[in-house]
Amino acid sequence: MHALRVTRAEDFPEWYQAVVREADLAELSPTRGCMIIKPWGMGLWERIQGELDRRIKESGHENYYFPLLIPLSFFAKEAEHVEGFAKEMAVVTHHRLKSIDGALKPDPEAELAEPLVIRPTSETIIGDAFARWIKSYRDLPLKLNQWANIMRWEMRTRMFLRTAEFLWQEGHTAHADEKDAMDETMLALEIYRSVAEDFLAMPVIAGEKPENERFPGAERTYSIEAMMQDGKALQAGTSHYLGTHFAEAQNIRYQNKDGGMSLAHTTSWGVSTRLIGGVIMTHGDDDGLRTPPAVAPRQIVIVPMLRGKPEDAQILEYCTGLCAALGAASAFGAPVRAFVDTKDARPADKRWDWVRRGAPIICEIGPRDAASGQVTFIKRNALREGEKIKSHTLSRADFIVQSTGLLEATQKQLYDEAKARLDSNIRGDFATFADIEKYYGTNDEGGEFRGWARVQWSRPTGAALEEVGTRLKALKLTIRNAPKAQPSTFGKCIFSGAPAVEEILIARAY
RNA sequence: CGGGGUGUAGCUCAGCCUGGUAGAGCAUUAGCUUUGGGAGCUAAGGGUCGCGAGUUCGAAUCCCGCCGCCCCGACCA
Repeated sequence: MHALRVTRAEDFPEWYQAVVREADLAELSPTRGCMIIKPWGMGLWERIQGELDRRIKESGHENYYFPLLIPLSFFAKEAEHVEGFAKEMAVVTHHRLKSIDGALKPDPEAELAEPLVIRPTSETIIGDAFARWIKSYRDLPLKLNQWANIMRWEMRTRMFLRTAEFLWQEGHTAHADEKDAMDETMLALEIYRSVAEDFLAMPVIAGEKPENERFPGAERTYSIEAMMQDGKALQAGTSHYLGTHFAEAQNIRYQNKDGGMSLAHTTSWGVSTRLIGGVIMTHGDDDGLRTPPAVAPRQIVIVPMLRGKPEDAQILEYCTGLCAALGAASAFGAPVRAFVDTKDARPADKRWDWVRRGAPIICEIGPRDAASGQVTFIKRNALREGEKIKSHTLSRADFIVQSTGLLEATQKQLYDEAKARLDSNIRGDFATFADIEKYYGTNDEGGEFRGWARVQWSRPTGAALEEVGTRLKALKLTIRNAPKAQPSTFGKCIFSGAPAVEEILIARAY
């Protein structure tokens, strides 16, 4: 008897929806495609924010805030950029409502002279500021970041993975030359890799996107790709070297040391609330989410087993004291986040609420524990032994001393588990495209697990690349990226038989 | 936007084919019992049956239109 009605094996998409709901992460809002993020989900995002914000600042960036609304004309400047986003922009056209025939409508007389676009990303409005702020090589590099909400009018939305409105961080920088900008692009990618792996316990493969998967307006796009438990890839973060495309379009120039004018080289990079979807599909199980301790808003939850009897007061006092003592311990370089759940609800129900949310350690303190100075607890990442819930007992003193180790070991176990799944499900033994077709092309109604393929190719461009894309699309596959770690010698291109120049990852993707 | 599914109580769903005053389980509330772990019994509260228009004496049920959600596709740094 699992805590969720649906198991991953039965129906992975349904299971995902169930975790989002049952772990109380978020729910759909009355606004189409937008979600209400609830405290446990928002707590995850706040932890991600805190960690990323620290690293972004440590690497020399400063936070700014640019407007939500961007003049429509700004998008007309970079041709590829507008083409990429035109189909999913929400546009503000009026500034006043009026009651017309009893219905509240935009006042026809209050139409804006120039429509405003709700930002789908901020390259254009930040580029405009760059053009004004950057005059001399002494102004470079200019490295900024902003935390913001974004709107993209998506055809099909999924909680956390693709919503019309989402929260993200977007870094934007300008540099004197390509080398400096490329160093920045790779620095951002490395921060994302590290946060995903070290903080979210979500192993990823960092690499460069092929030409046809680039950000509109980018010269080069890099991504980190994570493997979900259904074998699909999730693009969990991106970093773009924009070359001088936006500098040309928006006139971002500076006077160089020789007195001449040069175009700035810009970058942009971002991660979003989509990471939470990645955490769910990396660490979730049939009892709900398993939240990695480093990111868990509450790491140790204490459930007092109250029964409406005189000794309740004693149990509560014991729990409060335990909570305070745990708060004085530390894990991951910060005080342990412990919490006593005093909600007026049945203890067993509270236990299962925290199991579904995935609190890493859940203590259940009864009168006997309180009286004898013990702690009875369950470990969420290894909840069951067979079908049964596995419970542990330590003395209070031992539990407090070991809490750091328990949390850090849980983090490592979650990472190791996910890393083993990633490593063992990337196949590198496809000799021909026919082998790929045979593996991915068979009937997949049963939802059989298929991981990723690592193959070599000749990195075609233009029409030849499009043809590769079409062949892959027939199998519902896409090229994810060319991993940073490349072999020293190459064989033949799996698509054309020509000499290969690069190894790439192919997978189904979210 | 195209194809399929679906929408009935907070949740999961039955009822619809064959029209006749709205159901179950869980949850909620109250009482009693129970108490090392998702308790039992009894009782109660809770629904414009997604929205709108139609057929009919009568519509959750039949017809038409619209909307939301889920899946697949298209699309999607």
